[in-house]
Amino acid sequence: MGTEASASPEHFTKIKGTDLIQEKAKESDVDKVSRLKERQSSCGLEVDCSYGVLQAKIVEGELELTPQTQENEKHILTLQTVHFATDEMDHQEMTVEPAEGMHVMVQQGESGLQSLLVLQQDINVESELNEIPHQNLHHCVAISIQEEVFSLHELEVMEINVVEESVEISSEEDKLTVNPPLDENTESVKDEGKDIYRAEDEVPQLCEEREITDQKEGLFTFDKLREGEKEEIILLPANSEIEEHEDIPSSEQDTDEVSGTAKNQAKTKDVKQTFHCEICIFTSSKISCFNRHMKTHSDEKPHMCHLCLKAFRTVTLLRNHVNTHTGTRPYKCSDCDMAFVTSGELVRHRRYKHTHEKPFKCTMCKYASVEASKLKRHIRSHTGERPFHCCLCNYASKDTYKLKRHMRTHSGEKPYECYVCHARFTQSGTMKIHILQKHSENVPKHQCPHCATVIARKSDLRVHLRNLHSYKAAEMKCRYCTDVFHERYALIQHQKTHRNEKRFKCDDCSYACKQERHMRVHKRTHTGEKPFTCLSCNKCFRQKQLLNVHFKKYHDKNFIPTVYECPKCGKGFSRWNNMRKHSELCEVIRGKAVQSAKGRKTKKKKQKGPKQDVKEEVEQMPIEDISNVNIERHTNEIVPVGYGIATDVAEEQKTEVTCEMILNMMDK
DNA sequence: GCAAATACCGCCCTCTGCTGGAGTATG
DNA sequence: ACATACTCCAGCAGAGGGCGGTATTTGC
Repeated sequence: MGTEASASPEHFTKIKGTDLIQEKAKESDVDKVSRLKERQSSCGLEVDCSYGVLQAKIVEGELELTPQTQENEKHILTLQTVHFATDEMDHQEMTVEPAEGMHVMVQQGESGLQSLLVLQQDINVESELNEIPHQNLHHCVAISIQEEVFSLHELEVMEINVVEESVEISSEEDKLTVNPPLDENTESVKDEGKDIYRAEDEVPQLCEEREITDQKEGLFTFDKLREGEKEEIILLPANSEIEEHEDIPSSEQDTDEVSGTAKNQAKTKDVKQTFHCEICIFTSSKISCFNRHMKTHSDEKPHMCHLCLKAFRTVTLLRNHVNTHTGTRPYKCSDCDMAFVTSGELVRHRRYKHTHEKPFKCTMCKYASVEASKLKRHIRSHTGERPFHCCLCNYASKDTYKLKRHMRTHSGEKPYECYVCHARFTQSGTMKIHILQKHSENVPKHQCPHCATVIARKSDLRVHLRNLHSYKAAEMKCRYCTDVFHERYALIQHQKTHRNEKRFKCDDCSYACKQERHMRVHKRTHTGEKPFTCLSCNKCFRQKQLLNVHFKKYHDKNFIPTVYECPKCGKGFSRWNNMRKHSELCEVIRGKAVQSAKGRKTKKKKQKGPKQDVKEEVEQMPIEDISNVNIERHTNEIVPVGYGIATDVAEEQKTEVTCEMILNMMDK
């Protein structure tokens, strides 16, 4: 094999804090020594470990690692890269020995080793391996890879071999450890190198992030963790600054890498020291600030809430949290009664309510917001991005609330109830307008600006305006004349002007009527045409209903004509008008008062008796003046008022008919 | 160490506008 | 009686405001 790595501390000082590693190293001596091989020829990496061979390949842009291990083992792989100084690349192979006995051997590829990929493997506690008393739960592998690893998409297959070895630990080599021990293992590795591929412990969160947000064009994508599967591999692109290193000359880059920790940067007193965080882009010239920052990468949360047992990193955070329990709100707004737990909330409140300061401005429109998250949400209305997908239909929303609200359409949930009628609604706004419209007084109405229409809802007024007052490109013709309109309301108003208009005028006399068919009947009075002939006596008539009257009167034995009886003296008349005139002059009082109009109408329909002159009278009537005509619903017979043919017909069954109805009957 | 400032995520709300079914008026 | 047009009404979604809560950064 290659050269055993008595790699100098500088090689790996960026990986983690030295003291931490040393402490961790003492905690466990079980970790296996691993060795890495890079097989450029196979265009892949292969890790041989005590648990089997890990095979990594790129499938559809995703790195898929397949540890060929025993069943029931759950592996979480943490991949990290560590950059080497160029002069270190002389080593064809380096072995890095972690404190717990893990041996990491780094082999340089043909084109020179530039990075170290750290592969950390967590073993499921339920695995069979855990039955081995001294078996560490974490298995960490350091893999040497070239910069090409950053374009893993291009690799077809990577095979990663982890080889167990037992190597003595030296104090110097501890600093090179890439495999922290047991419990702190993952956390420590997280603190390592600036360019890192790592697997997080928070697997569900990662999966969620993957689904919800589009990852940056990372070199690794997450392989979704699924329950019940034997192998679970998570790869997380640590940051997006990898490309920067590709642009940086190796010498410069390595210089930066070396300055990755406070210890390294303290080497030279003459040079102004700068401390770079290797996990993020944080840089500080003060070691105190640097150390303080590094705590943010720690999961240590020593301050626990005594009420809910939630832990916090700082006392201030804990205090704020406890205040949420107690309701203590020390930050009070000077302009209103609001009070808040934190100063930030107060500042934000003041911006919303009082100062109206909106620092976050949209570059594509005039929108500005108090909060960055609101601007982010707003920008989705420009981009159309809809990251929140409904699992039951194709709907996708731009924010979580809309998706939650949408889900009610599937669940049928109606959480809002009208306090008056207990009707339920899916949205509060719907309920609010329901209460306003149904249960409130002085409900505001919406007056159409173009007509007298008043509409309860503004949205419906909009519909009204759209349907009736909007300009239509297509011409709408009046049904009565040749006028055309582009607005429906104007058309309707215009057509109403034709409603009582007697547009049809007789050329031979002053007669005028509304409908053409009425004029057609009238013309017969001038032409003498009588198209309706009695089949019994061959007598001819101009109108069909006159023929019907004639037939009943002279040829129907069952026909009983109406007789109008004077209410004062009882004298019978064939015409109601004649009876009325007589009645006004009649001095004989039979104890019956003159009836009301309605009463008269009722009365006359009950009267019986044939009247010979009715036929002639009706026959001479202009068609539009035949208003005193009844239609008997049982027989569909047209009966001029006064002919009351059926005394047993209920009043509601009789209807006053119009000329139009008569003509309709005639047409039949 | 503390606190202010800042950032982020989440939740809930309101306002707004469109849609389509139901009921009603009208021709 | 029927067709059509119109209004009423609830359902639904888009956009944005406001606040709760927590984490991180930064200055002192």
